[in-house]
Amino acid sequence: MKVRTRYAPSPTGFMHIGNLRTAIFEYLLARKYDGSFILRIEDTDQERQVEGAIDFIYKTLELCNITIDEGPNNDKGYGPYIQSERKDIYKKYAEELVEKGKAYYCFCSEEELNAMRERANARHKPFLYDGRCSRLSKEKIAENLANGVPYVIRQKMPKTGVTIVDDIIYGKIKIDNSILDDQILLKSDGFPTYNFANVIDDHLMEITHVIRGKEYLDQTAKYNLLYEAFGWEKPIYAHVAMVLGEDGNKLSKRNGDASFMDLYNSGYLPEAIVNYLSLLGWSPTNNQELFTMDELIHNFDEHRISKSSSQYDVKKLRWFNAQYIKKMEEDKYLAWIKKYFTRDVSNKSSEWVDKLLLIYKDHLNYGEEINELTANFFIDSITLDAEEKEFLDSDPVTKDVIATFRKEVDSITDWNIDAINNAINNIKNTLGVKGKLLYMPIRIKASGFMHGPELADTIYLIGKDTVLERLK
RNA sequence: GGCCCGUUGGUGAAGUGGUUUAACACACAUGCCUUUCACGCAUGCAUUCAUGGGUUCAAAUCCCGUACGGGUCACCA
Repeated sequence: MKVRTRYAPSPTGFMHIGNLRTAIFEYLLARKYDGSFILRIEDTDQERQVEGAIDFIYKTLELCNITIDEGPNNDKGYGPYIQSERKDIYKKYAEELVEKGKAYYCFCSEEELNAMRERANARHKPFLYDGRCSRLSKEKIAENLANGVPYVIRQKMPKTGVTIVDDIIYGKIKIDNSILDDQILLKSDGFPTYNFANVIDDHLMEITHVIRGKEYLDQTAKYNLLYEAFGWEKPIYAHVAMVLGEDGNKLSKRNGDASFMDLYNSGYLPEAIVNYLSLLGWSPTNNQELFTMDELIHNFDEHRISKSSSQYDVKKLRWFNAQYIKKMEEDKYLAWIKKYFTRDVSNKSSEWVDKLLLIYKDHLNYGEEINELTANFFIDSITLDAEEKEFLDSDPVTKDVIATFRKEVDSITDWNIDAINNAINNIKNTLGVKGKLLYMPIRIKASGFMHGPELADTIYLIGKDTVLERLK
């Protein structure tokens, strides 16, 4: 049997990294077994539509190098892949269940339901629909239908016994049938509920493996009962624990937690993000951490997904990102970093700009960081912070170093990196100063930073005139 | 509140009864290297696996209780 997995987001125009991770796992599983990865859009909530959200999902997956075998843009015979376009299908199956006696029409109004809910709350009991409409006479149902009374279709749940949910990560979970609500399958607007649409679509699209958030684990009992009511084969389930934000709380847009697009826009490489995310809640059998997509596909093992939730850590992501930046070819790097580089370079040569960007290649954690790192190349007067001043005051010889270096620089006629290195060496000889005491004063006064790339490179790019000015 | 799930260092985690004096990575600290920083390299960082009992010659690994954390109980997905 061919493996088929699906990623089924709601089109909200926002994808946090937990969602993305689920997509990654689904994708890896499909590729590992040489199966198909399907995109399905779950837009049954008509009140939550966002313009352009589907394009956004495509764009995100494309950036991540996750290729979609089937979806709204490439129907392979299982379509439509957008749930709002499948309305008739759900209705048909819901009615089929009614005929089989596994579901029933419910005409209860929102007010009646709310009243029941309040009564349940007052007794501190979880609310369960009492099934009164399942006892309506055939005649009454026909009459209501004929009169156009709004209705929903509810699934008839067993009141006793247990339902076993089999999950490849959590094992067998027992759920008491008595806590199962007669859930709504078809809403009064004719749209299916999420749970119902999921079951119908997963079956019709021949999905073999369902990877989804752990928050759906309890619901799966209802799914199983639905599959059994239809006499269909259940898919294999893998519920994955949540990804928590840096503060240990649930990820949310409101919390300002990073979404894929936020990260991408601040200069994190999709390869690095995918690599990092794949290791959140999953681990390979060896110690490897840097994975190409192909390696991920071959090493991925759905049985090694963790049961407990994991916390997002931007520091580790940064490390991954820095590794990928270091590995980039220079041309590719330059083209990439220029998208994030916003300094005004209209009066600089392109050679100068490239050189500047290149000396920071091995120092960069993420794209936008280039602007802070290079800040002092673009301002006239630098201001020193307390630590820098303290260093300059720590030894009287720093003054001599600066003055001597200034003289050396002044006498350079051919401005190049070798000449600058010579100038530095000359001080070592004339003043007998070396190490930190030699380099630091020059670096601080000339660049305004205590850390940075090679000193001679830095001096070279700042330019003779500016250096002379700053060394005064 | 009922039900379900989880708990190894600051973080990601390996580990499924003995070869574990608990891997590896990020972060952090220190040292070396580079005449600076970073890179790189080296060393350190859980005497202990939430906790209390039990099983066993032997437990992070099996069982039970407790605590804590999370999830779920919608005509939302």
